[in-house]
Amino acid sequence: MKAHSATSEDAITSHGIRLTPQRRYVYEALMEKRDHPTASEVFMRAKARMPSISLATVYNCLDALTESGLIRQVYCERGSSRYCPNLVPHGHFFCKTCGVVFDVPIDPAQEASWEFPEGTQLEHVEITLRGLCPACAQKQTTSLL
Amino acid sequence: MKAHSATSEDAITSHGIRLTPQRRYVYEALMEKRDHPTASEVFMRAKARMPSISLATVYNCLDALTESGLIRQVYCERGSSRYCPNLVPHGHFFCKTCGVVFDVPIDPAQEASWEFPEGTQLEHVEITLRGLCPACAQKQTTSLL
DNA sequence: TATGAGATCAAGAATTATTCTAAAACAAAA
DNA sequence: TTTTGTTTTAGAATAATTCTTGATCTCATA
Ligand SMILES: [Mn+2]
Ligand SMILES: [Mn+2]
Ligand SMILES: [Zn+2]
Ligand SMILES: [Zn+2]
Repeated sequence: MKAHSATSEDAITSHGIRLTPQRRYVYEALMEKRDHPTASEVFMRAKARMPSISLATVYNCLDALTESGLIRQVYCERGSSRYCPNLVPHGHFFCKTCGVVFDVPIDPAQEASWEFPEGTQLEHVEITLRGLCPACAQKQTTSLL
Repeated sequence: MKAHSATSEDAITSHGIRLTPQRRYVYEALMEKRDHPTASEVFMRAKARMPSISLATVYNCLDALTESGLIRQVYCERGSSRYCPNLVPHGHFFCKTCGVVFDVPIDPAQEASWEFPEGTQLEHVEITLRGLCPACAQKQTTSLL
């Protein structure tokens, strides 16, 4: 039985960083649910498969994967940052009540022309929507009765 | 000589929070340069005018002003959050090298229709552009020669 | 004007996510 | 196989923020 999918190995090596078991487990912890876990959530998932892995290593691996462009780091709020394995350009909805984060498709036309000073080098546009997720919006409406 | 502009007093009281000297100094510290200072930068500016003010109070005031909608809190990166007194809808450019933050006008059409699950309650769209500011882009190009 | 309730302030302790440090394990190159 | 550089690990250190608690202030009302 194979412990790792060939695709995650390929993904890592093809992004120019050395393949290590820890990086594989960390990457797979992100792929396995495709949500937006914090570093310590990733740590718990990876630990389930590799009990010896350390939190420091999870941070190192997340950094390496982010640097190499294989995953994205997302700052939705103060406190912990989150990680996203979805490489297709997209925005994030963040629920200010329960903290859930989910992907939001962005209209390609959205990548409009921005006006800023001559000489600025734009690398990346980040769109964050804030509000209440359906579950929290529901609860709030109900409690107002 | 008046210590405070009437407009900042009006702004605070009209936003439904109690006017206190500390809140006025904090608000004016933000208005005075219209950049995007961190809490401790605000603390230093406010302290210059009111030496007795404490950092905890600066945090309290920034919270109160943010809650009341008079200023905006901006998360551009891990580490300190920044504050912005510009209430006109706009995005932020963040230089990943020097950390400078500046306002970027957004096309009203940008406030497009977003697709997300039924029942979601959108409150606010946040747009962050990342890259190199003109000064840092210049330096980088030069050093590559 | 006196007084009581609640809001705000201040100092310092506590928290939390992250980053750093240094040593051991590992991997690839010579 | 030695050398060299990279990665992992545990634990210490850091930095921004939040919490706690008592003092102070403000406002409404007696
Ligand atoms: Mn995502
Ligand atoms: Mn701004
Ligand atoms: Zn929610
Ligand atoms: Zn810069």
